[in-house]
Amino acid sequence: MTTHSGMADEELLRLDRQICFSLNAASRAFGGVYRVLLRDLGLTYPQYLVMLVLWEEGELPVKRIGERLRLDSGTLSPLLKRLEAAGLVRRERSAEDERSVTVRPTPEGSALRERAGQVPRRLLAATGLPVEDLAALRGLLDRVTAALDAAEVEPAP
Amino acid sequence: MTTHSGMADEELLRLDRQICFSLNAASRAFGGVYRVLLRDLGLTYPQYLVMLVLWEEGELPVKRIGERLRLDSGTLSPLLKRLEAAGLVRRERSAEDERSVTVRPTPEGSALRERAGQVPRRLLAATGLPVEDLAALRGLLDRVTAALDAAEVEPAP
DNA sequence: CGCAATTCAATTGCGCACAACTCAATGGCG
DNA sequence: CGCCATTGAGTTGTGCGCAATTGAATTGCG
Repeated sequence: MTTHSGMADEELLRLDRQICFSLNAASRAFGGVYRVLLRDLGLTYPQYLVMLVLWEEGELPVKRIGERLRLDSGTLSPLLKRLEAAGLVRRERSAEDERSVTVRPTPEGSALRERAGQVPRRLLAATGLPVEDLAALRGLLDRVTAALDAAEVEPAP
Repeated sequence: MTTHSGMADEELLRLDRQICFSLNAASRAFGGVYRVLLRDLGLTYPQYLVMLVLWEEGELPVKRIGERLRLDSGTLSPLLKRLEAAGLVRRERSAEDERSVTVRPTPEGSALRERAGQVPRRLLAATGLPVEDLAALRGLLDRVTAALDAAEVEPAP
């Protein structure tokens, strides 16, 4: 079944603790650097993720944004409302399907793309890792994510 | 200075997007599995991290818990209050230093450790990765975290 | 066609993360 | 000794993440 059957619970506890500590720490360390880099763009990190998608696609229904970022409407609705209040996107009900809401960048939202141009370079530089290592990291993360999503963990221990 | 100087902004944007997407997705995928595993212990993932530290140390001031988990009092105070309300820990002002609050597990809190025994094994199994790969992942994450923490990123682009 | 099931966005409620602040206790320095 | 900077918890306010629910539009099936 697993490759861990031979290890003692105590060892697994230690490894588990290290993994979850490390992942948590890395996630928040990235968040901290992004926060500084994005501050004077007026964007939070999740808002930046949404803008990245919109810069690439031009316009998307809320549903599609959620699929790309694995976010649901409970997270996206207020986030998009704030982006709209900041003048960066417009939201309007689709004509063909009145349930759907299409989000598109305003001219100001599109213009922000230029100002964000240096963010990736500065972020990658801050990681201190060469591109190959970052690619390896990404590969491991994606494998883990796919496995975890597929895991169908049983609720009852 | 960086190893990325030769790459076009467009490429960097793509890599940056992939890295941050992947890290975000992995972090939340872990969170989802932990949520299921911890549900009937009545713990959230951050609460589990705190209990892990307390199970190991027996008792700690809030300050030390925060150092271990990189969390500040704004996060820990309400979290610990909830753990206390659940009967898992007790908080009391230190005698030597009245500013400090010592947190220790109650008997129920300590007893929970047994019921949590299978969590690490099940989590590691859900990742679908052999222990060596998980160790490699942890190594990369720790290197990135250390670099990001040391980066001293300039606020103004 | 008409009704039930499904889909999409929005809302509510709870917990975490972080910044900014308050307040009391402590320690250092003249 | 007395004052002031520092330290440790706590509080407030904002935003994200997720579960659960609502409500309207659409689809599907008899």
